[in-house]
Amino acid sequence: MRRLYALVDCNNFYASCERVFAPHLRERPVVVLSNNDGCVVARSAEAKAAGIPMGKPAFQCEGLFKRHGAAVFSSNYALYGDLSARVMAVLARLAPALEVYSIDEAFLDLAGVPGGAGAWARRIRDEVHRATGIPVSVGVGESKTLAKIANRVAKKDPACEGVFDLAVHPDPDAVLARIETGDVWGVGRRYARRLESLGARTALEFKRLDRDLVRRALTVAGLHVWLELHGVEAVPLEQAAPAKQAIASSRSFGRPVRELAELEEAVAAYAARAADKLRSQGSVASCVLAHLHTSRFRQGVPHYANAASQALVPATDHPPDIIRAARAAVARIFRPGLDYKKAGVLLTGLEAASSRQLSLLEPGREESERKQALAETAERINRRFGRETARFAATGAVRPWAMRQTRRSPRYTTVWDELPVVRA
DNA sequence: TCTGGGGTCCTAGGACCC
DNA sequence: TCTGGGGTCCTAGGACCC
Repeated sequence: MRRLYALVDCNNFYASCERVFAPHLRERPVVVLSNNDGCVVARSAEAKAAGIPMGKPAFQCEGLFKRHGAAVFSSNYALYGDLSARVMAVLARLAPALEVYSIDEAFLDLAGVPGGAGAWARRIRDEVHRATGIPVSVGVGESKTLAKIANRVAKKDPACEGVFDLAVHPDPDAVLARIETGDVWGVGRRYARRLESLGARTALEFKRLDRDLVRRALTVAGLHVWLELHGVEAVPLEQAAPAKQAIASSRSFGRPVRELAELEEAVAAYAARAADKLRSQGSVASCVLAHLHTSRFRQGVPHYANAASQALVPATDHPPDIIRAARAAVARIFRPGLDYKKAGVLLTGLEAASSRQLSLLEPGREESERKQALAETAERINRRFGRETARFAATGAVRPWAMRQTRRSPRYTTVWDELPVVRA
């Protein structure tokens, strides 16, 4: 049977999330900043029209913000994550199979839906909006890559009203002829440049290149894109996310950090966060790497960045062990007298906790059980009363290094004290 | 003053094995 | 003169994605 995929993509997702609980912002430009209030990472249609650029440092945009009356928000991942889960839950009801591709995108298997894919896609769009308040665009195609392209058309062309079905289009190649190679999923800046040197500027020209030439110039990764443009599935739907092979947690600091004690505290907090993620996917780690950086942008002073790793023997998911190792690692690369801007932790050598490689240094059963009980108790408390209600002292109480977040909206859907109030 | 965070896969080359 | 063949594992770097 012919395959048929839909890509559902939330429009301007973070900006749309902010509007769900602040409907008075519907006409105003809305902008959302990256962590630490660094760069513009999401813009409503009005903000795009006002010429507010994606990825630009916020401090360089303040004039633009003011001139256009933009509502500017710090990132509120508690809100975005929760609304994302609601969108995905609606989608799961509307398709036999679903791949959650990112916080704001999902691929759906649409083969065999009743009444045709186009009508079904419109139903998806309407149902998600009704149930969550989030506007989405839906693209349909015979491979995930073609569905991505269709989605792009759905977004760009107002006549589509958010839905475009490339599979029933009378002349799909004419559509591909209007897509630049760099806008094709899997083609970044480098590949686009190589393709251009081969004479292909559009998706259609790419599709018409010789297969072996593509394989040589762009490796198998590029070949997969080429096949998908031909409607041949090369990137199958992944319904269950595979366990991560590495888990990272890193942040820029709200202000420069000079003291080792503060760096250790920050790294401990990131290690605790990474350990949480590790435990929630049921893995143990055999190595922890800590890294730190001074500012990449400051003129006149040399940039210092370094990393050190520490083995975890035996592999573990015990937060205090991971915190201790991360602190030890960062102490080894600390150089006094520098202004640090960022640090982070990476857990690698992951394996399933259930099939863990045992070690001669294995702690006794009693100790293992004590460790498990500690971590599980903290998790229970935090599930019930909110993240970080119970936390490790090593991660700091005051946290002077914490990221800036001066314009965060309430966590409307995940924190009792921040629930929206409705008066009727 | 101020510039994000978190991942995956592929390839080439070296070490090492029989 | 002449210097095998085949394989695995690891790492660093490059490329991509959101």
